Amino acid sequence: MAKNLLIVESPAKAKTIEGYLGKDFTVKSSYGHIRDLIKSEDAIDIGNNFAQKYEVPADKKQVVSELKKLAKEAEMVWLASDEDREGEAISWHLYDTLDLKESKTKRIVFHEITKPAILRAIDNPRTINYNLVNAQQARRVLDRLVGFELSPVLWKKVKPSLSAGRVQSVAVRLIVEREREINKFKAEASFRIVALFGKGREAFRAELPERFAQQEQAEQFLKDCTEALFSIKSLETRPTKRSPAAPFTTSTLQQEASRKLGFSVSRTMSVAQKLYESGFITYMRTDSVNLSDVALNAAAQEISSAYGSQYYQHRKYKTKSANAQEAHEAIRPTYFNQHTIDGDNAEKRLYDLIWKRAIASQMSEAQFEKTTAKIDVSTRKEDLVAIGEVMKFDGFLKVYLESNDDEDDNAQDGDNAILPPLQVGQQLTLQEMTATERYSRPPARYTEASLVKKLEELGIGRPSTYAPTISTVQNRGYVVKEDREGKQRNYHVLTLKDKAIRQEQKTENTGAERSKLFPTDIGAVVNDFLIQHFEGIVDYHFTAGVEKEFDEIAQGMKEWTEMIRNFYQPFHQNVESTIQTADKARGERELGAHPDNGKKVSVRIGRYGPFVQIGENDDEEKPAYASLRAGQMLETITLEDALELFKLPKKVGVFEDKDMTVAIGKFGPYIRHNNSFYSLGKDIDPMNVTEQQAIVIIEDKRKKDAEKVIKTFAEDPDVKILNGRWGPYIEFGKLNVKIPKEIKDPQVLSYDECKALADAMPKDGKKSPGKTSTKPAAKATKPAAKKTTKKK
DNA sequence: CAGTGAGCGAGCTTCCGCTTGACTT
Repeated sequence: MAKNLLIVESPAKAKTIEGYLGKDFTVKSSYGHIRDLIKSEDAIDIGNNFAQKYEVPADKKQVVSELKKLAKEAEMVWLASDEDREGEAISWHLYDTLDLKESKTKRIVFHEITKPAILRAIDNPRTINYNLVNAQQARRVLDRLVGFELSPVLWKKVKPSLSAGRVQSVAVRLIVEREREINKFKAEASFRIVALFGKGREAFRAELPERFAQQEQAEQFLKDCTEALFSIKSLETRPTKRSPAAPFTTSTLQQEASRKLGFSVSRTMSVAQKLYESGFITYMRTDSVNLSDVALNAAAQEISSAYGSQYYQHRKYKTKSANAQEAHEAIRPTYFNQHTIDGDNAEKRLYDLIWKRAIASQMSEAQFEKTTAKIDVSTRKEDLVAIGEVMKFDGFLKVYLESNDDEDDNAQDGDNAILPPLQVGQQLTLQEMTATERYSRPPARYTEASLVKKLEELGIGRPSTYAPTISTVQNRGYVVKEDREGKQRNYHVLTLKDKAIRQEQKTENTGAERSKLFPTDIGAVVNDFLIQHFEGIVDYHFTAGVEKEFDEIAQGMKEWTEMIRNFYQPFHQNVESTIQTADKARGERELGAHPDNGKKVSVRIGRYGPFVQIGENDDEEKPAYASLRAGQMLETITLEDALELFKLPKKVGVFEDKDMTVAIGKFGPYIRHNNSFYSLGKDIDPMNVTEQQAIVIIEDKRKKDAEKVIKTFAEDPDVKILNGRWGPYIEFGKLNVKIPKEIKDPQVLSYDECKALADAMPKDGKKSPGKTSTKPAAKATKPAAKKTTKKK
């Protein structure tokens, strides 16, 4: 048995370090925190200086008992968790839980997994820093108190099972407020003037820096240009340069993988995790942009040998986020000389991104020569401007260019255009001039990645929680990630060519969104409730404020229980009084009176989601109800749209003795017939479907379904082999069974073989861990006879 | 992919941060 037991947080790290240390050391991992507050409400004893009750969760019991055994046998235990608040607390929990002795325990820290760094750490052990531990306890206790007192208020005042917390509630707030900014936004049109001069190779574009608010002004400008002379008024050439971005942190990796690879933040993290475990990259949950000396040398060498030493530039980056704890290096390839890796497509592409970004961060800047030509218009006082840019030296751009969030609506501005040789005084020939109507754009909706960026800027959340937080707000139903179709919008273009002005109207699609975060009604209602009653907690700067206090605790300048007491007293009082006095929040809004009968039309959130109600609850005649449709929100729906909802579902005719009704569901308009659903094509207006049209749609769908059938069985007409979107599958009654890849020709499968495959299917498809079982399970057993089992 | 929406009451839900797996698509 080894004399020394060294404990780190991550098993992959343990493996690497074990290789550095030889056989005197056993290196093990704690797999993160090994203890947490007990799950019940009495985890914190408020009256007793916020004393905490901890427990080892079930899934950590085995790790703890193994570590305990090894610790007992070892002569010395080295606690090597990360050097930050959480890491220090992990060391203390280990010390406490494993019953370690002070005389045979040492605490060490390092920021990079290199042999010299670790040997240096072992030569410089210290003891556990209890100030840092206290800061973590304050953080943990505060989050528990906020989360577990606020959430029950929501259960009472809004809806059961909701949640609120220091981090998630601000994330929701950002999205709700952004949506309102967008709703409030009024697009303003203006005209942009672009001129095209010269012919063929000599052709180049110039633009008027000013824009015209009125079409008449733009038209006047073109008129004035009809007979104008154009000449070069001035030429200015100056060098410009561009520098590379810092190597990746968790947040910048998520942003760039989202922009360049289209990954969700959780996808990025799981792919990165694989790369890390395979030893291809350093740790992926980090807020540091720092590279180790070993890494810097390796990068220098790789750049010089692959591109030449003129491409190398030593750079040191400083972190921008105030909240950074920098326990790790930046995310970088483990070996810079490994340009590509083995793995699946996603792993290869993400590695490529990481490699390029890290290499580029140590490369020289790109150099350009930017030429600005001002063009005199003889009939006007304004000048046109043409800009050309020529790259003189590519530098880091040889490998990597960071993209940005702004869509390039106004691209083709000619930033990278090349101007022909020009001289001051030179006369120019106008080929064409256009005045194009352009609209100002509302603020952009958040993507998962841009929300992470914003949270990081506000110092809210940590690298390990960005992805889970994004999932939480979606799982709670506060936020949805969706695509939305845009709307058609007209714009005008005036074109001056051959001394004549032509006017035309064009259309563009505007407001289309892909994978953007939208608030839901419940998200908006919860947000408004929290702002009304708990402004301090959902304030954007709340976290920054408490972080400052945590820092003071970490430096021994403040007592943690005192800080928590100062926070808790007013907070708890507020919770109590809110429970007493606040009204239930339902997001109710009156839309007006029904045009036919004057009844009140209102919207609010009900048990099954947002709905419209016509009439009052205590009216003699019962009110009429209708659910809102996808994309409609309580706070923006109009009276007209609300009344539309009552026109469907509508009977359109009879077919095979059964009614056909048309309605609009979550996936768009559909026809319902004999308990089956047939979606309506986009070109058919659901309000005006004829009986004939409906029958055609039903027969069409049946024909298409029949074409998908590969094989049927005499034994049971409900069993079929079908061609699906992802390949052949067996429809076994209500169950869809995927056919394993090994079976090349599904045609040869017998009924018994199909039955065997169906029986082998896992019974329940639930993936969430255990908890969500009781209610849905009980519900599912009863009506299972009908057609319930629908895959998600 | 229907229909529903009042109120009662039991028993449940919930936080943030540190780690992986064990799952399905």
